[in-house]
Amino acid sequence: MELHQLRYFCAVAETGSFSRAAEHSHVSQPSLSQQIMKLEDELGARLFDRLGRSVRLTDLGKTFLPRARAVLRELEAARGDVVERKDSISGLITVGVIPTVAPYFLPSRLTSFSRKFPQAEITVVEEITPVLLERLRASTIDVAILALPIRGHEFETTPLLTERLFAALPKNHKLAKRRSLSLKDLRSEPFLLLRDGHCFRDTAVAACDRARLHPQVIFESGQFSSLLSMVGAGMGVSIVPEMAIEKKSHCRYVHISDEQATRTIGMAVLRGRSLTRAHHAFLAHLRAT
Amino acid sequence: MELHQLRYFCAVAETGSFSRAAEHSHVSQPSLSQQIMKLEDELGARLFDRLGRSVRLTDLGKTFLPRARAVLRELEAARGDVVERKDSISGLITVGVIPTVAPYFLPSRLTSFSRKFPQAEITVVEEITPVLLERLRASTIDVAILALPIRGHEFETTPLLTERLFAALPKNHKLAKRRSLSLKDLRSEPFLLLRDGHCFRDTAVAACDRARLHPQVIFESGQFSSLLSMVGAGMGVSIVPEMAIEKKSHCRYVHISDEQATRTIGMAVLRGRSLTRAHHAFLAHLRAT
DNA sequence: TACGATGGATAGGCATAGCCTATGGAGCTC
DNA sequence: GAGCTCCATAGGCTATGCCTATCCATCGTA
Repeated sequence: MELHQLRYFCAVAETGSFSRAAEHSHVSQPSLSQQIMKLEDELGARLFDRLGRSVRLTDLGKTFLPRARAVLRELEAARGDVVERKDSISGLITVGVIPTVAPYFLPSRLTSFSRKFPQAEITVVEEITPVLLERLRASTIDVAILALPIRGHEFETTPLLTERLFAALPKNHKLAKRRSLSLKDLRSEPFLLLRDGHCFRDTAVAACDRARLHPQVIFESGQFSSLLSMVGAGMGVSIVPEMAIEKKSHCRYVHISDEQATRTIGMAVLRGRSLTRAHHAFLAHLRAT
Repeated sequence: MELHQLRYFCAVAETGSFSRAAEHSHVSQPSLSQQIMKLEDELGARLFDRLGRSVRLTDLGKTFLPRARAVLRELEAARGDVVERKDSISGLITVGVIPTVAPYFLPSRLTSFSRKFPQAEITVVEEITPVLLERLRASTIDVAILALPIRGHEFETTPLLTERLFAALPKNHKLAKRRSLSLKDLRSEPFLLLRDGHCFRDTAVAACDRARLHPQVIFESGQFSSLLSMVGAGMGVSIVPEMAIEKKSHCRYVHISDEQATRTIGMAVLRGRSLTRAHHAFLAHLRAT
């Protein structure tokens, strides 16, 4: 049983004639006859009565007609569904983001994207980098926003922005008035850093390593705002990326002038995954803003 | 878009692998790959992500999967419907019958058939012969029960029974005690006959013609029972087939011994029409009883 | 790091199947 | 009965789906 046989069958049922059905189907009449006969053979029953002049559905043909039409209708629905979806900017986009970026970077971009493409629905997942990478592999998120670089050639990454790092100091700290400082200047300070697992902790520690500084960590937290409150209370100093600076806190922020004291935010997708137009639109939107 | 492509697609979606899907579908892996690619080309979109080791549905593939399954499900429903119906003694049988046969011949046969094949539904249409023939041509009835012979080689006829003709006489008629009579004996009698259009009128008149008798018709009706009541009342004589004899009436029935004074009941179907098993069962039942 | 195993893509050959034209035969019309 | 219509049959062609062999990338393992 093949689709063209069903089409021919419906055409004959509609036109009441093999010849007209053939014309209608853009095939020769013998070809159509042959396919109808083949269909009848396979079903083991006649679908049409050939009555000299005219052709008429048998009782069995009458019951088969709506079923054949149902098959073809489903087929067209399937095709239509695909061609409609593949070109529309719609559907679900699941984006993963690390906690040290999420609150600062995403909100404005999400709202502008949703305004632009109201058909697209976005879900955000906040996780640390290794979790995001695992979820990219499993395709439970479509794109991850995190700090570059990352390990693993199965991902395709695009840098979005590079930001400077700042020292967060208590208001009355001796270095608080400086325009910039070097990490070495913080040698004797107690440090407040993010908890292990957060990649920005590694970024900060790596920067200290390069400055041959081995910070004495007296407090750890999962979010910058906790660190900054403690810094404001005079407990010690911290290192934050530019986007984490809170104007209204009791801290002072001084640019760290060390070479490579930066953080690069980028996005990553699983290499080889095919993305919908909505996905591409979202990636383009991130690149542009 | 072809059915085997949809089957392959579903197989890959279910097994998560081209190779296993190919094995499962009893084709080689390259053949299956080729057909999937062809399907994707036609739809203009990827249905699977080939991620080195594993294969996974794209978002679009996920939406396409239930649609593809729906097509195949409809197809199997269509096939199942046909194979189920073609072999079962069920469905609607519409039988046409002439009025001078209907009440005498059909009832017992219909009940016995229905008892034998309760799945089959029978509708009876009572019409005069030319109407029945026209309805056979139009396939609004499946089989006709009528008096043979009929004109027209587009019908296939089968005789069922031949019955004798009887003269219906008033109880006190001078011929009423005879074992048999000849039509010529009725030369001077007033006749009561069926209305024009009823084929038995033609049968009776033809018999009279052969006996060189030109009956004076004083009453016409559409049914035998009316005629017989009038005969019982002494208005005249009539000719009836054996099956129309009413024991309880005030008539006497005397066998007409003329050559060819008979009526043959038979059935007719449209030549070339394909009949269901239910139809064949009904025809066989009529032949057998 | 190198190797074999696994899994999908590619290449090329083959056979089937669907299509074509030409023709036959039955039924209807004039 | 001649011509027309319409479906079936016959025979040849080509496309397409299938095959085997092979390639290439990835993954697990020594």
